[in-house]
Parts: sequence; C-alpha cells; structure tokens
Amino acid sequence: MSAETETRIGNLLNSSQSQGVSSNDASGASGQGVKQLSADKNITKLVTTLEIDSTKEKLNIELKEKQEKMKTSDSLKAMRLFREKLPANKMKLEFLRAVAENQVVVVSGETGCGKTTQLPQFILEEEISSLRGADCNIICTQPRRISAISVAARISSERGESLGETVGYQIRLESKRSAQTRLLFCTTGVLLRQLVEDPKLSGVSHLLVDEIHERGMNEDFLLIIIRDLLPHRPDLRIILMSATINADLFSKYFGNAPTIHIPGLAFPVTEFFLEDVLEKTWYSIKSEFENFNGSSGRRRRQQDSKKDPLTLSFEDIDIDSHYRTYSMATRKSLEAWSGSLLDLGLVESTIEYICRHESDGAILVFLTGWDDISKLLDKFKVNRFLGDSSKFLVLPLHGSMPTIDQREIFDRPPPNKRKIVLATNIAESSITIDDVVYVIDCGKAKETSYDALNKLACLLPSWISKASAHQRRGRAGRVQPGVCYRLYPKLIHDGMLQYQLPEILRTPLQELCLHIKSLQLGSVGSFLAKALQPPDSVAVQNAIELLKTIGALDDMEELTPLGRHLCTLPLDPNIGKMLLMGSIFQCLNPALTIAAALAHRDPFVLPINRKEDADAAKRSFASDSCSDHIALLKAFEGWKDAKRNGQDRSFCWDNFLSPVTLQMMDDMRMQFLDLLSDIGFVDKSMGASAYNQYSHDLEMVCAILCAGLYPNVVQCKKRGKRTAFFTKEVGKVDIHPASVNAGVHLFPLPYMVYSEKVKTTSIFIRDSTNISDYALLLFGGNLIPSKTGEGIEMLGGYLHFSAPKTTIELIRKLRGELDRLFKKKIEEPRLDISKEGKGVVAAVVELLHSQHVHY
DNA sequence: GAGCACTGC
Repeated sequence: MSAETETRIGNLLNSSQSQGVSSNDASGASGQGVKQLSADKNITKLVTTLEIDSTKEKLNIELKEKQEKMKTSDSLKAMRLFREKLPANKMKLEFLRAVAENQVVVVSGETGCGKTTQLPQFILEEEISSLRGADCNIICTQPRRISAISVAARISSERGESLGETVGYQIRLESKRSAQTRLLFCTTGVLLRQLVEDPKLSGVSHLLVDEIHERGMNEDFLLIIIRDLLPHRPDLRIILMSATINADLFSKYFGNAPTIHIPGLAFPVTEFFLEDVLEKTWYSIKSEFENFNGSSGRRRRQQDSKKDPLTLSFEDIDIDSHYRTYSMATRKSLEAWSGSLLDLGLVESTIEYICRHESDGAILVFLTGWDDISKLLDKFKVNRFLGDSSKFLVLPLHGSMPTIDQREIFDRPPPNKRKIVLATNIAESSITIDDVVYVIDCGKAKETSYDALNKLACLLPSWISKASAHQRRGRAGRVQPGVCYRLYPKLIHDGMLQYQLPEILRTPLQELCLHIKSLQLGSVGSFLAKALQPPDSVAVQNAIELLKTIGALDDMEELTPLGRHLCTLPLDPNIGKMLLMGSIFQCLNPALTIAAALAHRDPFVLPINRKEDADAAKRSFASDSCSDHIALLKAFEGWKDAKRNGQDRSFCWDNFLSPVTLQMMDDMRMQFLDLLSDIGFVDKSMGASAYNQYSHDLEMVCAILCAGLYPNVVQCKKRGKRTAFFTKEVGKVDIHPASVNAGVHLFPLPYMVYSEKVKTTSIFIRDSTNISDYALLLFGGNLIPSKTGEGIEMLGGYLHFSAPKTTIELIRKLRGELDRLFKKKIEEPRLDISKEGKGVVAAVVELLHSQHVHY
C-alpha cells in the first residue's frame, strides 16, 4: 500500500467515525395502540364467524350439487370411462375407509395405476359428497415443478373445470389457484417454506406426499416434521405415496401405518441382459488390457482400487460354468467385459441391431453424461448405416445441452424415420417421451456423494439401483409393449442395491440445518437423528461449523440476526449472505444476478458441435476479470439489453445462452428483491439507484462475492510459468476446464473464491473469481493476529498476511468499522447507514482499487 | 492436459 493511499484511507476513516447514529426506536409508544386493535378484532371475528357458518353451509351444498352434475355430464363421459378403468378405481372404497380410520396411510403403486391423479380426487369427491367441501383443504406435494403443473391440469380436465378452480397448483414463482381451490398440488419445497408461517399446517385437512420412494432431501425432511406433528393435529390425514411395492420402511416409520398396494397398468416390457444382447448382436467385447499383452483374459484385481465391489464380484464368477448355454463368443466377451468402462461400440451395435431387426418405435438410450453422448454421436457420423440422417433422427438430451428446450424430443418423427434419443437420467423421471418402445440401459448414472471427512462433494459414475433400472425399463412401455436392452449381466443387476442412497446421506447439509433452525425444531443433531436414515454426525457437524463460520449460528448453535435473515432467503446460506452484502454495500443488481445464477443453473449451454465457440463467448463476457461470476453477470446484463430491443432470441443463440434459464433467473431476482424488501434491506420506493452506487465497480462486486463465498477460498501459487491452486481441506485443486479461468497461466491477484468444489476425475473448482488480499482482509473471515509475528491469519491459520505495522493497523481499523456497520445493518435492516457508512465504504473502495501487492 | 448427473424453495 502506498503512503498516499494510506493517508487517504486514514482520513476517510476518521471523517466517518464520529457520526454515531441514534437509534430510531419508536416501539415504546405503540403498546397501547396494539391492545386496542386486538379488542376490536375479537368483535369482528365473532361477527364474521357467524356469517361464515351460514355461507359455509350454502357452499357445502353448492359444491355437492355441482359435483352431482359433473357425474352425469355427457361431455365428461369419456373421461369417466377412462377413470373407471384405472386400477386405482378398484381400490377406491378400501382407500377411503383406510383414510377415514387412520391418521397415516401408505399407498404403493406402479406407474399407470392412477394413484397420483385419482387418490387426491377420491378424497375431494368424498369430502364434497359428505358436505364437508367448504372446509376441506387437500394438499398434494410433488418433488418436481413439472409434475405439480401437469397433474393439476389433468385432474382439472377430468372434472371439466379450468385449472385454478377447485384444483390448482403452486410452485416457486408460479401458481394457479383461487379461493375456490380445495385440492392444491405444490412442490415439496413450497410446502416446507409455508411451514415457517404455519408450523401446524392449520387449515390443511389432508396431506398427500407423492414419490417418497425417491428419497429426496425435502421429502425425507418433511416426513420427520409430519411425524412430530401428528399428535398435535389429530384431525390431519396423511397419505404417503410410493412407486415401489416395498413400502414397509415408511409404514414402520409411522408406527406400522396400514399400507395399500395398487397394481400397475403399463404395457409389458421384455428384458434382455448383456449375455442375451451379445448373442443377438454378435458384438465382441475387447478386454481393456488387450492392447498391452494381446490376451483377452481378464486381468483380475489389477486395478482393484478403481473398481467397485459389484464389478469385482462379477470377476470372481467362473464364466464358462455359469454361462454354459451361451456361445463361445459370448463367453469370451463376458470374460473381457469391464464393469468400470462403458463400451460405446456395444451401445452402437445394439442400436444398429434394433434398427435392422426390430419394428418401428423410438429408441431411448440411457448414458451417464455429456462425454458419452458426444462420443456416441461421433460414432454415428462415421457409421454407414446409422449415419443416414434421412432415416434416423438422433437427438442428444442432457440438462445442459441446448436441445433441452426443444419440442423435437417429444414430437413423433415423420414416417420412415426413427427417433433415437441419447439421454442422461434426465429421461428417467423429469422428461417423458411417450413414443419410446426400446430402451437401452447402460446401468450407470453419475451420482453425487458427500465425503464428510474431506468436506468434499463427489460426482462419479456408479451402478444405478434396481429401482432406477426398473424405472428406466418402464420408459419403453408407455404406448405399446416395449423392449429393454440392459448392457450389463443379469448377475450385476441382481447385485444392485434395491434403492439409491437417500439424498440426505449424499449432500452437504448447511441449508437443511438452517431450515431446521428457522422452523424451531430444536437442536439440529437430535432432530436429524429422527430421520428415516439419519445422516452421519460428521456431516451434520460440518454444516453447523460452516454456519458458525459465516456467522449464521452462534456458539450455542442458535440463529444469529444474520442467520434469521438467511432463513427467509431460499438460497444456500453463502449465496444468501452475498445477496445481503450486495444490498448493504451498494451492489444490489450484480448480487441479485449472481445469486440467481448460482442458485438456479448455469445459463450457458453446452452445445455438442460448437463448444469452442461457446467457450469463446463465455470468455468474452468475462473479459479480463478472471471471473466466472462476472461472466454470468455480463451475460445476463447483455440479455436484458437485448430484450429491451427485442433482440433476445438472437442474442441467446449467438452467445450460447439458454433463454429459459435467463428468464427464470430474472423471475428469481424479482423474488429475492421482494424478500429483501420484506425483511427491510431494500426500500422499493427509493428506486434502484439507491442500492447500486458500486454496481459497475467490478473490484467492489468481487469483494461482495468474497464476502458471500468465504470460506471457499483458493490460494494461487506461482509454479514457474503456471499457477497451482490450493485449498485448506484438500490441498491441490484444479480449475474446471469449463471455467473462464482454465488455461490462464498467471493471475493478477493471489486468491480465488468459488461456490462449488467437486471431485470427478480430479478435484475441480467449477466457478471462480480472482480476488485481492485486500478483498479477503476486508470481507473474508475474522482477522486473527499471527502467533509468530506482526502479520494476520485467517481460515484457522491457513492464510497469512504480512505487511508493515502501520498498514496492518489501518486494515484492522477499517475492517473493524466495516464489521460494525454490517452488524448494525443486520440488526436493524431499515436503518439508513448511508451517511454514517459513506467514509468507511469510500475507504474500502479506495483500498480495493489501490495497487495490489504482488505475490 | 483437460470436461460439464439431476431436482428444488
């Protein structure tokens, strides 16, 4: 730091310190007024209750009459016949009796049995017929937005109503419901948010929780809450719905609640395993070691550490005796088969076999990721048969590919053209392609796991569960009988886990922990111990530690004022903190944009053919900022500008951006703004300019990023002409190749902050922003005096900063002022600190812009 | 010298 800078900052600081602002507490005078008001309220309440009773009776009768008409309406005749044929219809009386007699009922049923559309409807009809229609309030949760909408729409049409009348839906940022709505479909997340306001679910008569077999975190969380709620709400009815027959786990969890099983109604799907596929296709699998020694025999145990137990157990099988009835060629292939590598040649041959020998119908191929899809497409190009684009319509389907927003996937292809969809497990439950007749299942999926000891998220291909395999197979039987080709031996299938590990055991828990605290559910540890499968205590401890580090929990694990604000923001606590910092320090717009992008998904798409161009587009947004977050920000701002000129479509196309994602980000920004206004950090009447003084100051924006993302810090260390990156927990990490910082050899600043660190083929920092030591000193963790000398430590001693004593003193002083300002604003968000903070913030900006110390 | 499962408030 230059002497000149030092003096300027010193002066700025001194000018601001003396201006203490007196508290503007006005609550002392308001006590009497509140009492008066509540007395009035009681009288009004009494009068309205009487009125409500008579209108309610009228409504009950009205609803029943309307329903009777519906039952005889001609226009709904076809719909009625369809409904009567569903397997669920046969169980109607049994189901309604079980619901009447028990507080909790578990229903299992295969796809096509009609449980999701019929069971909530049975309850609704029963309540209306019994003249309880006015009081009934049925909620049915779905794990995904798309299913909440489509099921609500389906039931509305079955009742001959418009969506949003008796039946409605509510998902984040979108709802169709009205005062008449008696049956509401919502995402599980929406219900969990609602619980903050209404912990007893008062007014809800029936709660159906669908797809509990998927074991998502929200659903597992909700089940704990429901079980604790039951004694306090004896009138509340709970119906848990699962797709798998094995519903015992859920029944036991609820004190042996009765279970009902509804058989499915799907077309039969024939199933072939690898051994059968090999017999049919005559494909020959080459050993992965063949190139080294020319023999095709298995090199057992050679790479044990890399192989999973299931693959290893297959290598212990004596192929010749186990597969006696199979051909020599097949046995040789099975001997060479490697469970750890996907054989794309086999996939290609299987597709070719179907196209040559089987009748019409779309083919759906389940692969693990972008790479498989891309490589298989390359193989198609040079395949003389499959490469004929007049006969085959080949479509990649991946969450980050541009095809995701296209209708082509769902449309029937023209006659004499076969549709072949190469998909990830997005096609397992999120996207349904009706005309699929053939499914090819590679048996694997990329799955996250959480290494609690290293505080590390992992994303690795692994064997799917039997339940997933069953679900994939079912995708072939939606419109007619289908065929499923499994590219793994039956023995592998038999050894697969029955179910995937629940999400609560596979993810970091900080957001969940915050949610538990906000619902006042007691200590995090004892609450989570009540889960169906409680998470590892180390994982819980990590989450609590992180919440303490960012200042959301105090030493007693109680919510701090900051923690309470973070609870109201539907965001990861780190990103929520960034948003608050942005609103306090005049960077509101960038904070809103970056928070929306990080919370939702990357708006940059990953096209197969033009990925170099896509990379270049992203880099051009980042310019020389060395920041993926700035690239996101600039891309969004560019889109907003283009949209104003009606050029948004071409802007997205030219820059490889997803319009759907950008629109969602825009909607989310509005939601965040509303929430910030609710909790007092933003006064909308002030106008945007009141919160964006530094929004175009990239140094300041990066400092806000640092404030939010800490302790996700990477040290950049020069290694000759390159830079190496290190974190406290796992040591050396790499910049993800998709980052704008990949391939940059030297960085102007000595640190990076990031939001996501994932272990795949290596440990990658997926997104990063290069930041200065000043940003870290002013907005990072607490400054601890160095034990050894005059410097400062951070991150438990992992980071050291040294500078002349006067500089350190100045930084400590500035940081102290900044912390004081932040604390004041967090404790009293509506307080105007702009005058008081002017000097401090100006000093901070000055410092962030000053010559950085070379590292 | 490389790489990007999927949901959701």
